[in-house]
Amino acid sequence: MARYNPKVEEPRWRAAWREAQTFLTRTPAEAGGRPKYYVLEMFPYPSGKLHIGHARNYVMGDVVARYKRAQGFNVLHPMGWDAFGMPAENAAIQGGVHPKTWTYANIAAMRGQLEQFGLSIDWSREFATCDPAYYGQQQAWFTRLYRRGLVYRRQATVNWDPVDNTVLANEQVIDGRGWRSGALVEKKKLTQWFLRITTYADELIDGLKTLDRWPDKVRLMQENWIGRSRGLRFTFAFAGERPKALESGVFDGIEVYTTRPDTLFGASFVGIAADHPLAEALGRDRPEIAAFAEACRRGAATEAEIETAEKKGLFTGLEVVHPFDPAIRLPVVIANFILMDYGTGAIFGCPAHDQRDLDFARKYDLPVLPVVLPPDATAADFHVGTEAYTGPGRINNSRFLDGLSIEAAKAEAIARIEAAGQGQGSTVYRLRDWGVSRQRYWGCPIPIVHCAQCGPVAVPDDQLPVVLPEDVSFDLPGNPLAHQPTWKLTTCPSCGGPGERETDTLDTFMDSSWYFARFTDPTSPTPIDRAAADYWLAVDQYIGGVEHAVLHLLYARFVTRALRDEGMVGVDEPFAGLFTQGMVTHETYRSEDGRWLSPGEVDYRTEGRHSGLVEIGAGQPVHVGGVEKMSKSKKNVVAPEDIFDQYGVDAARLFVLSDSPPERDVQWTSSGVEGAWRFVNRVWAEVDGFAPAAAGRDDGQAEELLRTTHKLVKAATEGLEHFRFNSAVAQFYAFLNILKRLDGAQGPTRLQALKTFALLIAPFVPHLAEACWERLGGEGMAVDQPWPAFEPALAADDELTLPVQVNGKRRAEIRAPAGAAEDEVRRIVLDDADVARHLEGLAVRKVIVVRDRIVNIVAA
RNA sequence: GCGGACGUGGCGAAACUGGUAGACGCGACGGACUUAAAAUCCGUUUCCCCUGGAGUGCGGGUUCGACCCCCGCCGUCCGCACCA
Repeated sequence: MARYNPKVEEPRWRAAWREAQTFLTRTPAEAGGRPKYYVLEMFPYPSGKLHIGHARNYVMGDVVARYKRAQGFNVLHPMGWDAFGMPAENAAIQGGVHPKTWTYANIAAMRGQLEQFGLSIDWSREFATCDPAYYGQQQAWFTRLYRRGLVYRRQATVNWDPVDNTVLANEQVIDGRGWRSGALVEKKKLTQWFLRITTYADELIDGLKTLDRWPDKVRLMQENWIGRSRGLRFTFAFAGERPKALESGVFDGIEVYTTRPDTLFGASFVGIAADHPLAEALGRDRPEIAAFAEACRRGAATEAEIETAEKKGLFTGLEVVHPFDPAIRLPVVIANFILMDYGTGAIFGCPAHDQRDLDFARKYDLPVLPVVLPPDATAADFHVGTEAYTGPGRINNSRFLDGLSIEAAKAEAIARIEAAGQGQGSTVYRLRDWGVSRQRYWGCPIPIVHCAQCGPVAVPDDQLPVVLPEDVSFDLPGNPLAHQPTWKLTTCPSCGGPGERETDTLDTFMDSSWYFARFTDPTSPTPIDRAAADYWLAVDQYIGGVEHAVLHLLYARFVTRALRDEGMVGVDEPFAGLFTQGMVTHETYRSEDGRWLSPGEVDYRTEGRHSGLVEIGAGQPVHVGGVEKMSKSKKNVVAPEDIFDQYGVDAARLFVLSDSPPERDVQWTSSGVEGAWRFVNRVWAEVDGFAPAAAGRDDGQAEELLRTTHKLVKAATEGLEHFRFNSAVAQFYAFLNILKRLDGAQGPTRLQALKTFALLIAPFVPHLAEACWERLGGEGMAVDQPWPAFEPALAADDELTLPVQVNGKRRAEIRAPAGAAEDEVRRIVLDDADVARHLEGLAVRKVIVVRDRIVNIVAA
């Protein structure tokens, strides 16, 4: 009996699949009537090396793809590279390698690694987003959106990453820092290209309801990110004479936005943001206003200050009149807690029912008039102290609104304002338009030519792609494209005069916002082949990290809708099913002097002066740190090659799928992989030891083996259907234990059981499955066999063991025929000696029989 | 502050819609094989005052029966954060 040798078997089966073109996608015609299934994992950035953490993502997708394939689906399972981005450019700056060279070299290396994983990928559809053939098509649809008005250019205050020297979208700023560089983001005013994602804000929220195979968590995060709120937008008219600065007539009043029009009678002031145009206008001849505004801007720059920020304001001396009563006048104040980029950048302050307004009012001694009475309070005894009241209640102190519910009062207030022509009910979103300009080289060039005569002109399709020039220098800071001497200068596609190319490139999230559609026909001369897209989209199962909940996943949903409105795709949503998988973590190690150590530099020692973990070579003890996501900086990474070399691909695949539920992190341990490796060998030993030629006869255990096998079919299928890979793996282990125990059955039943088992484990450990299938004399390859069918009748037990409870406590067990009627079970239970012992001295009040499950006797 | 998720042995976890809590794996312990070790195989492994009792973060409740449902706490993690 030979030990299973993955070094021989695994490459052998990968070659066999390749040769048979097993994973080549079938066209709809070739697929016959088989339904399609599109499985996709978020494609990788080609950083250079894969670690075992990446593996989990692709292996999960592979399990799904192989399972669906066996079930008879026509599967699309492609792979590509999210290949534009900063690291390539940084490598060029630091190492003098051209980003293109660096990127394609990395892709080659990583493709080789990925192929080793034994993934059922159709490599014929591979592309990288930095291929001109890909980004040229991206430019083509970009110009279509431009003509449609979904792309525009404007000056805006943007997030500036001082380390990457580029602008970031709001979604790419995490806790005030760049999502990739980690640098504190600064505010800058720049002219930038934007995509009008806000046009789709409603659709993007409402569409979430249709995504019933998405995690609730992600849907909620998107909903909160888009942040829809309904309220009223209206204008306060100035009271009295307007100051000189405002004589230009631009300011007819101050437009505010509120979600609480019901509290209008509680207003004490009107506040505007420091960078509100009105504040800027006033600041022009009043230095104290300009100085205050400047102080606010500085203060708002850092996250920590916002945290504790004291409410500060500067009274302008202006007054406005209340919309419901011209006799009521409110002071206009510039306040540091009002954001210019939400709503209108101006509010009315109602201190009694908004905490910020209350803090402000207390500080500046403004009136606090409660206008909402809590349900159990009376006007006489209700006061607002230091806490604003935001709960339910009835309107009070509000003339015609008195007595109304909050909801009714909101409606009434809106109706009156609208009737008076002072404003209207409106919906406001937290979502901003997507800033897609990046001042970097290694990205998709924005296909626009700036012409002195015609302004910005989209490059026509027949002049696409606008290819990135390769002769650029990375010696100067800033955007290499801006310093490139020749590429930038061109002719205007519209008038033929001199023109200059836009030197900003597109956010790499643009590249990943439609790649799934391109995979449906990666060679199409148009961005998307409509027929192919109609057949394959939406992606049936998308798999990736939760970190993209409001980045990539939101952008892709938006772009899909924009392309739909261009008639380029027929779906609203790109991803029908989404699974967010957990990461692979590992312990971290540090040396005595604080250096991070990789797992390979650490060993366990029981002898000598230091027992426990020591640093190999130095012999010094090692400090074991927290279990963390694998990262280069902490050196807690495990290289796939090392694992494959020692245990094979299948053991590694099995381990990352076992132990923890897929959505949770799994901790990589060497003992864990060894466990998986043991399993691989035990499976092989069972199969190899049962040589079909020498097969004996079934004995009395055969029936149990048959039942066990069919129970496993059920358990494995359910595990796969519900993304409970860890449970499925556990069932495989359990089956193996039972198989060992039932060593009496050595006939056809065992052969059938082993063959079924080989097919069930195939999505998880595909190489081993093939080796087993072959050894068992199976026809063709395991990968081409249909998924074993579950037959309930064959899994059913004839007799069951039922627990018996007395007053809710488990006291005994009985044996009863499966499906036995209540009367019969009751008779068996009451005849049972053990049960009788526990019932001594008690009168049976009630016997509850749950069929095939449990019996509970209530006695007193 | 707002929103959400989670809390089960020494560890990772399982338990379908309320029905035998701890499947499966890791670790540990004991045994077999071996001159020895590794590997492999077999067994034990929730805890305790062990013919029994307790037990799914804590305190209550509903139920014949609760890890699961309800109320109130505590803790951990995640997202958003002066969003009017």
